[in-house]
Amino acid sequence: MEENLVALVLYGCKLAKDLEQSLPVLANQPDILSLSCEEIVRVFSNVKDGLNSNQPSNLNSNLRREQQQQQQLDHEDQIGAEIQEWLRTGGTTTATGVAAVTNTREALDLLNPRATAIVGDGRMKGPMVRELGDVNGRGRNSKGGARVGDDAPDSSRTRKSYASNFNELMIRRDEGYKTVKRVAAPQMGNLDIPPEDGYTWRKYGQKEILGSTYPRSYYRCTHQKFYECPAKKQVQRLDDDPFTFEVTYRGSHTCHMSSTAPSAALPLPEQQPFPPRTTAAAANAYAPLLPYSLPNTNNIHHNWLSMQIFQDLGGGGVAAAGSSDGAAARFPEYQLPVADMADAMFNSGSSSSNSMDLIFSSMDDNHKWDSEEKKD
DNA sequence: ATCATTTGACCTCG
DNA sequence: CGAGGTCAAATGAT
Repeated sequence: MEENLVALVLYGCKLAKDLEQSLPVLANQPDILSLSCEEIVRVFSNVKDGLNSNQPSNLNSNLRREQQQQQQLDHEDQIGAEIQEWLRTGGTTTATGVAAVTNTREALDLLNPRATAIVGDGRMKGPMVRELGDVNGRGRNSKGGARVGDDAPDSSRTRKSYASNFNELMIRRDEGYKTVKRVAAPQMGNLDIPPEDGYTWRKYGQKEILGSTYPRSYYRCTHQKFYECPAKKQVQRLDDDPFTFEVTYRGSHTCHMSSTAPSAALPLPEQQPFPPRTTAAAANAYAPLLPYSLPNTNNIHHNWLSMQIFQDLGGGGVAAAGSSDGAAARFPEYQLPVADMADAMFNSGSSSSNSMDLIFSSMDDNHKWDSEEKKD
C-alpha cells in the first residue's frame, strides 16, 4: 500500500473518530451529520479505488490519486463551510456546547485547515497549538523516575509536527521530545477521567499549579517498572476551557516488546518503522492490526476508533528520535499510529479500556494469537 | 493479594 | 525560597 493510501485511510479514520466525538451534538444536525458520513464513505471509497488500481503497471495511479485528493480537498471546503455556518448559528452557549465546539473545531481543522482561520469569531483561534516553555524545565537528577532525555541529542529546533491539524505540537529540545496536545474532556459521565489514548498509565502524582484553576495530574507508563518505559504524561484541564484537557507527553514508550507480546509482534518503530507496503501479502502481515478491509470489518473499525488511536497521533508512543531512516522520516503519519496500535494491543492493562478484548473478539479466529499471549 | 489512586513530604532547580 | 516534579506510605478497589 502506498503512503498516500495509508494517509487517506488514516484521514478517514480520523474523520470517523471526530464524528464519533461530535455525535452528541451533530445528532441534532442531520445535514451536517449526513455530510460527514458522506465524506467518510467517500474517503474510504477512494482508498478502495486506489487499492484496486494500485498496480505496478499502472503508470497513472499517482496522478489519479492526486486528482482524487484534490477533489477531496474541494469537498472539504464545502463541508468546512457547512460546519462553519452551523457553528455560527448553533449551540455554543451551554457547557455541552463548549465541548462540542472543541470537537467540532478539531473536526473542522482536519476537514479543512485552510478554513479554520476564517472562522475567527473570538473562540475560533485556528489550530489549538501552543508552544510551551522549556521541555523539562530542569532535568532532575538521579532520583526517581526515568528521565526523558533519552533521545539522541539533536538540535534544539522547534518544529511543528505533521499533526498540527490534530491540535498538537511536537517540540524537540536537547532533552527529548515533548508532545503537547489538547483533547476534549468527556462530555458525559465522570469528567475527571482523562482521555483514553491507547496506553495504560499509572497516576503517580497530582499537584496544584500556580495560576491554574485545576490541578495537574502526573502519569507514567504502567510498564515502567518492568520495561523501564520512560513514557510519562501530564494531564491538566484548561483554565479557559474546562472541557478540554491539555495532555503533555514526555518520553517514548519502550514497552512495545513485552514478554507477552506475540512472537510476530510489530517491531519497535524506532528499530524498523512500518514500511510502505505495496503487495497484498505484505499488507496481510498486518491484517490483525489494521482494518484494511474496512467494508466488512465494522466491529474492528468501531473498536479501533474507540481506542482513539488517531486522536493521539504522535502522542505517548512517539519514538521518532531514532527514526531517521527514510520511511520513518517520510511517512511518520502512518508509522506512528501503527506503533500506537501495537502498543495499545500488546500493553493494554486492566485499568484501561478493554481494547484488546474488543479487537480480538471481533476478529476471525485465524487472526487470534494464543490466548496466553494476550495479556500481561 | 495485588494493583491503582491519593496525598503529604521530599527533592531539585531557578 | 517557591514552584514543579516525584516519591512512597496509606488507602481503596477488585
